[in-house]
Amino acid sequence: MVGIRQIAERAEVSTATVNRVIRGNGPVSPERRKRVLAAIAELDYVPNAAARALTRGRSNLLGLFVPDIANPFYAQVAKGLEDRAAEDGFRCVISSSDFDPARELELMTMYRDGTLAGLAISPLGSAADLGLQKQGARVPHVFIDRRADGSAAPLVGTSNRATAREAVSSLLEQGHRRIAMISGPRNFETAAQRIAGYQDALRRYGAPVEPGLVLQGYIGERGGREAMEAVLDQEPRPTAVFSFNNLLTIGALAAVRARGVRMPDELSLVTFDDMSLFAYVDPPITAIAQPSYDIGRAAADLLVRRLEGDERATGDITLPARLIGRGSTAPPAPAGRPAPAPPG
Amino acid sequence: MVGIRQIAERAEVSTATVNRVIRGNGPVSPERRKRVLAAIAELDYVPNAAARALTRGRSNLLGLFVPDIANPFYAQVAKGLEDRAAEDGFRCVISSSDFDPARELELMTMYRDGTLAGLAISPLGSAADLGLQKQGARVPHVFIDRRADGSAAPLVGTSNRATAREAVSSLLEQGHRRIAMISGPRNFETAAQRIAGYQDALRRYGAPVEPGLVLQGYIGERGGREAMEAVLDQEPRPTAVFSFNNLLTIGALAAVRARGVRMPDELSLVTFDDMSLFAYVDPPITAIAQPSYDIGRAAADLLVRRLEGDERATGDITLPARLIGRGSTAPPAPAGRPAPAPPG
DNA sequence: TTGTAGGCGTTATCAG
DNA sequence: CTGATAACGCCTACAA
Repeated sequence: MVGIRQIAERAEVSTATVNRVIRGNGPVSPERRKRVLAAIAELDYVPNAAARALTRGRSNLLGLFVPDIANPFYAQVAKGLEDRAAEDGFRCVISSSDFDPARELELMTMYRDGTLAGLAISPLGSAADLGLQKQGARVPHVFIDRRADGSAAPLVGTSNRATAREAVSSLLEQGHRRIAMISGPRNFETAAQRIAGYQDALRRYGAPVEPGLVLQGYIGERGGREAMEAVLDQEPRPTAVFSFNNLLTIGALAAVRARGVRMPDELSLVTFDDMSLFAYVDPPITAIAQPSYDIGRAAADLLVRRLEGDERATGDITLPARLIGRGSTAPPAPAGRPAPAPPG
Repeated sequence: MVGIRQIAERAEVSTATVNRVIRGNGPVSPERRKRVLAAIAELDYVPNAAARALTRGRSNLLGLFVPDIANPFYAQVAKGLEDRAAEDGFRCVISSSDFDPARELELMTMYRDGTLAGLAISPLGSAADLGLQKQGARVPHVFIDRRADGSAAPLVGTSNRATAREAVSSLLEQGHRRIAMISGPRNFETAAQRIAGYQDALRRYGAPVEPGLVLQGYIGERGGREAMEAVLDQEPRPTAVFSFNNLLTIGALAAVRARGVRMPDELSLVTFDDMSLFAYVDPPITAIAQPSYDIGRAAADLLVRRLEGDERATGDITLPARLIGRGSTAPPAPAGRPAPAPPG
């Protein structure tokens, strides 16, 4: 292995000088710098990351822990995170728990053993489980999308309630009255917020707010399928559905197909989270696109600034989402009268 | 920071003893072990990863470098990799280059500086660019899906040629004669193999093998869209298309929609790589599913075995893919005569 | 079965 | 501007 000493030897300088040219900080005479650079190139030297992390007290790796790496939402978050992190010399790595809390717990040891200098996480478990309590916090962390119970670290996410309200309002304006929601797990902060937005809209338009209209879907395609089956079994059947996220929607689509329900004639559908394929589904799915890239950037920004000593890098950040209208939403079949305008 | 010395102090033993109980190797009296364990629990001690990597000479991190983290193919590969790696105490991290060779190059420093103990990579660039030449190899690596030019490291992939042949044969058997292919970049080994399989099938059934029928799509939705537009402009227009991968297919779908071409009546489509949403597209897309989870497992197996000194962990591994028939393929419109049976 | 001590490669301090 | 040198936290001979 070629180390800093070999470089020093070959360039006929001390290791301190080699280090100065590598880090680009201290003063080095042009001539010596040249010799060092030459030696580095000739020997193809790369500083050892472990040794560096040990002396510096931290690595240069930022982690992104997500529940589902296949969700394109996180792919964009990752890209934003990487772009911003690179500006300050940090690298990013992603790990997925695949919705398995035990696996997520395992991943947390990378957080606790110093492998990571900072962590952006969309948590499954609680802060206590994950070792994210204030005292135990080894490295700075920020939450993406939802916060772990019991933590005070910053959250970067989107305007869940307002956007859910907007999406459901658009359904109401098209004349729907009986609107179901396929929700995510109740303990997800985002689920609570999206349910609140859904209810806001219903109330505003005087539509029924029945607990039975909110179905809980365990995150995953299967959960979405089961929830949609339950919706289709309801009497009277809702004419529209608002879905918690893209994964549940894929499952919901399976149920719709299996039952031979025609969209949007018999059922309208709006979902949180967009996917490029949604535009090509039959019918194209109306969806809410989150600013995922910017969420990633904002998270990295918070992390990097904290790592560089900026104590102010601490507040929550909420970025706006937008509704993309497509073919899966239309007025209900027996052309209902348009809904009354909202009061006020 | 609480280190091994604090534990030793509190448990009233030496650091060597602490180390023995942590690693679980050397002999330690039950009573002392108990004291050490208690101290570790009380102080919430986690060994520092950097220090450990430094003394042991390598980290316990395996990397997966992919061109596109949003592709569900890699999500499954990652899962397989993690499962197998965990069996031997290695963690996995993923990084994406987003099809940017410069970014990929950047990532390679994690490989060269020892951050990673092993690397599974689906390369964009050549072995020389990436620093994967035999001499320079700091860390064992395996290729996923395709090999970088100029490397001899093992490749874990699928039977590209045979499966492409099978997919195109199924088209020919339905009566198609003029079949286009939307290919990936020519310098991708996988593209060459899939083109070969496509040509195998055409020749076998005596269908036209014209260079103009193979369109090159720069990887990405846009490339797929442009390639499909070129296909649709051809005179006479092909009645079927074989697409290199899921990403290109999404773009191709956009072109089909934009032109108002009806599938499968006017055009049949088969693609390499499956996605769960393909089942809900209009029409559902016939696709080739790779054994992605197993590819990930096999890659990790190779890496882990090499890291543990098994010199035999070295050959290429080819896992079979399977064709999933869906609605995007059907006999050509003016019901052509069935193709002649293959000779022999 | 236990402890001491030296070293892993880099960084940073502190004289010169 | 330059060069010794002492950490960083853990691991592992080797000695007891």
